[in-house]
Amino acid sequence: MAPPAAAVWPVAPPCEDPMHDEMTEADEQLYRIRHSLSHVMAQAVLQLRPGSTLGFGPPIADGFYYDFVLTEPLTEEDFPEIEKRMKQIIKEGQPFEQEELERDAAFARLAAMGEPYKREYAEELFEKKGIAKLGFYTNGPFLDMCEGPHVESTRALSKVGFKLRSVAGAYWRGDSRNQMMTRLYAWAFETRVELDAYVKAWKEAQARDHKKLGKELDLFVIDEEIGKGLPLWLPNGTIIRDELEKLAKELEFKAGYVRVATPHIAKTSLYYKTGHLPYYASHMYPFMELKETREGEHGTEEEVRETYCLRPMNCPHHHKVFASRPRSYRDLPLRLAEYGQVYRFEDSGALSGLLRVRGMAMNDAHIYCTEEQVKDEFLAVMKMHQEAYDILGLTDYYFRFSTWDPEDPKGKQKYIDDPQGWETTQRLVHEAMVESGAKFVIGKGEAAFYGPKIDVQFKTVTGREETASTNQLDFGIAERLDLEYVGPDNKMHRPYIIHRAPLGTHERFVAFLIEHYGGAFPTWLAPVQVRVVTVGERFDDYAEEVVAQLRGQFIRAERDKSSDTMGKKIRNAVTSKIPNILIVGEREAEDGTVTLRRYGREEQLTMPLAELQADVLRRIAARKDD
RNA sequence: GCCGACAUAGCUCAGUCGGUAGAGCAGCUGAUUCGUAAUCAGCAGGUCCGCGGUUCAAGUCCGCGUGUCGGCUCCA
Repeated sequence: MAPPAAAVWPVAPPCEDPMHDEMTEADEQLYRIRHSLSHVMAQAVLQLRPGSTLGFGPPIADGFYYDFVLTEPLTEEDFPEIEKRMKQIIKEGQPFEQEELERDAAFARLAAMGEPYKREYAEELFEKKGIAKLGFYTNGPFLDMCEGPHVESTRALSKVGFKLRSVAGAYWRGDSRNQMMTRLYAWAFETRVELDAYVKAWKEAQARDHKKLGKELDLFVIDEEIGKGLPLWLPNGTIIRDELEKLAKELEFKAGYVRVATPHIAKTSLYYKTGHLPYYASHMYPFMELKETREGEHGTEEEVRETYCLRPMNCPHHHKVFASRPRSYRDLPLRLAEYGQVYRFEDSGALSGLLRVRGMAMNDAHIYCTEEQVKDEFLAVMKMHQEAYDILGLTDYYFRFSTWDPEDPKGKQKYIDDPQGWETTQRLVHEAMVESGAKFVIGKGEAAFYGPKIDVQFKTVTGREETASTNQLDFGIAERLDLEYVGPDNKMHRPYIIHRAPLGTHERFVAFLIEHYGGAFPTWLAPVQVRVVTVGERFDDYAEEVVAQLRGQFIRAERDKSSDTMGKKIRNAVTSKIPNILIVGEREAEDGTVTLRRYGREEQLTMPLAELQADVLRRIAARKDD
């Protein structure tokens, strides 16, 4: 058995929350407050729903939650009552008292408490983790098995700001085979002022939600009759896709990639061969069975069957391109790129706008190379990431080195069973990452089934973390598909394969970009780059000339043809977040000029049309509005 | 998939105690041609998500579906 990944490749210890700095003393205090509030909430809930049992109730990034198996359901309508009771408990000034009990005493206590889930966890702590004593905290009538720490008394919570946020379902220990519990989430901060500020910012962030903006800006729709998780890209959204694709193609061309185009479906037999099946079957659409009837020799009918699937990944298709003719080491690295459409059968409950869909276009490429080339190729991929993210102005993300977990109980179903392969590839990726200088955290057990990954993690405006991009090092597939090249020694060798998708999928990436820009795209990405607004209809002809001139230079310009007043037209252009508004009236028509009013800016400039055109073209070419 | 909430005009939403649906915006028509974030008037727009049930009567109550959203990671 190979040793655990983390033990073999030590890295600088990552901080607990990669988006934030390490815990300070103030954080420690906040942690106590939130932890204590969760007990106060649980006490209030038990008053309201006697006989309910408890799960976990930890502090989280912006507050805390507590899980319950409730005797009667709770809804948001019960929040005011729960909050009222919590305030009462705080007012009572119940002291928090800690006790540490050894095994037998602890189980006796737990039996008296009648908390089956606490007991289950206690068993695990004693049996598997081998702890000696178990902590219990009492405040007023409420007793909980808990590590702490807490504030001295609920009175210490009298000035804090808290507010129940939502009620949600959650499986005990996050495992879908377990009991479904009811989770109450709450926000909590040291002061009410901080809470109010946070809630206000949270509400403002909702305005940037890609689902909301996607509708307002006509970027995409998801139509029930097409199918859930299968977005339709509207003309405006398609422009953003096309621009991203153009960017990807340019970066890839410069980096020596070549493009291929492959079908969306394939025979399932190929996927068995690659090993994707059965690992991936539960995330694939049901297969298509082709049944052909043929006349047999003696008039009998034979059935010839072929089974096809919608591809959940592009890899096997690209591998077949690699295999289409003999390859020499002189051909390597071979970098095959495609914005490939794939289909994944995600759980219906996991679907969310463009962030989690069932049909998606991946910024995919596979790099076939020798072991000696792996590190440099991986570094070049990381550099491409950086370049793309710099252009897009994305900064709020972190890298996750997603590794194999040899101790995962579902290991054999989850990962290719080849410890040696894992060890080698993880070492190579680790070396490349250290050399790249990029900071990263380790995500044990987050690897793809066929190899370790570097994932790029983002947060959405609603605070959910998602993987935006991924780079993976594949071992084993070359063997399975018998991919090989002739080396300088005139012998056959297996290539290493890097899977990479710096721009992820259009669906998720555009979702991030919508939220990142708040829908106000820079000129190069904007569906409408220039909107021409006339002062009055006398200037329509000149406005048409302006539009024709700009469109002749492939600038996405259009004229507001409505009979609205100028003020209304400007308002419409601004609410549509169009980056460049051109005002034309008598002065402009006479001088051959336009007046530029840019999104989010006060100052305006009147300039010759040629100058405006050059300015817009420059900003488009630079992919940056300065 | 599971737990919960929600589903009314293109959009955002109102609709009381069960009595056959309203507003604003968008759209269309007409008038207005205006110099920097909403000109005025009129018109039109509905399978109240779907199916079933209760009822003299259902947008409203009940059941079943469908869809959307929040969660199911941050481990006493």
